[in-house]
Amino acid sequence: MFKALENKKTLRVARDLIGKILVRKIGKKIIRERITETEAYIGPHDLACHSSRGKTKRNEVMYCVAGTIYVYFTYGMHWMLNIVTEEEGFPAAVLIRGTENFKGPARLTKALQIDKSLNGKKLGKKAGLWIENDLKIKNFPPAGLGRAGKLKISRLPRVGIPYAGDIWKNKLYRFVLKEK
DNA sequence: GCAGTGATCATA
DNA sequence: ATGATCACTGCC
Repeated sequence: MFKALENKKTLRVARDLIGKILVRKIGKKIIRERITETEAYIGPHDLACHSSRGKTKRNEVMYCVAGTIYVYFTYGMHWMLNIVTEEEGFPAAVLIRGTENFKGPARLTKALQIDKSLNGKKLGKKAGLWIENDLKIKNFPPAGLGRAGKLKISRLPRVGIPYAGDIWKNKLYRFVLKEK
């Protein structure tokens, strides 16, 4: 089912993840990072999405239930962190591109020690990776970032997909928390 | 601007 | 089996 409504779900998730807290537990250490940048990759006809050429060993996790962690390796050295979205069987995910302290998807995964061992697991305490709401954080959002619960978010084209064709490379599927 | 770096995928 | 590619980063 490739309905526009379903596409909206991934876009909604990508947008809603902005400002949320990505939590990583490594042993006894817990790292909390506010998500500042995401991108949506939606379905079999999105030419920028790994699923645009069908299911493969690498992208099979994208077809899992929403909340599954999709981590893949690229450029011989970098891990990319994604959260699977949509109904089971529909390949889509949100790439976490950056947080307040770690800008760039590969820097983020390096800092949080995210690699293939998380691929296919579900977000949660058990995986050592989960999302928390910002509500428990005081003084948020900071001055200039909008009212509580209403962040200023930019929508931009996605990064690093020149091969995706005019239609898909220009989609505003990238969400960035506006800085003051 | 472009080199590094190696798994993955398409082609055969 | 082989070659091109790659949702990037860091250094020139």
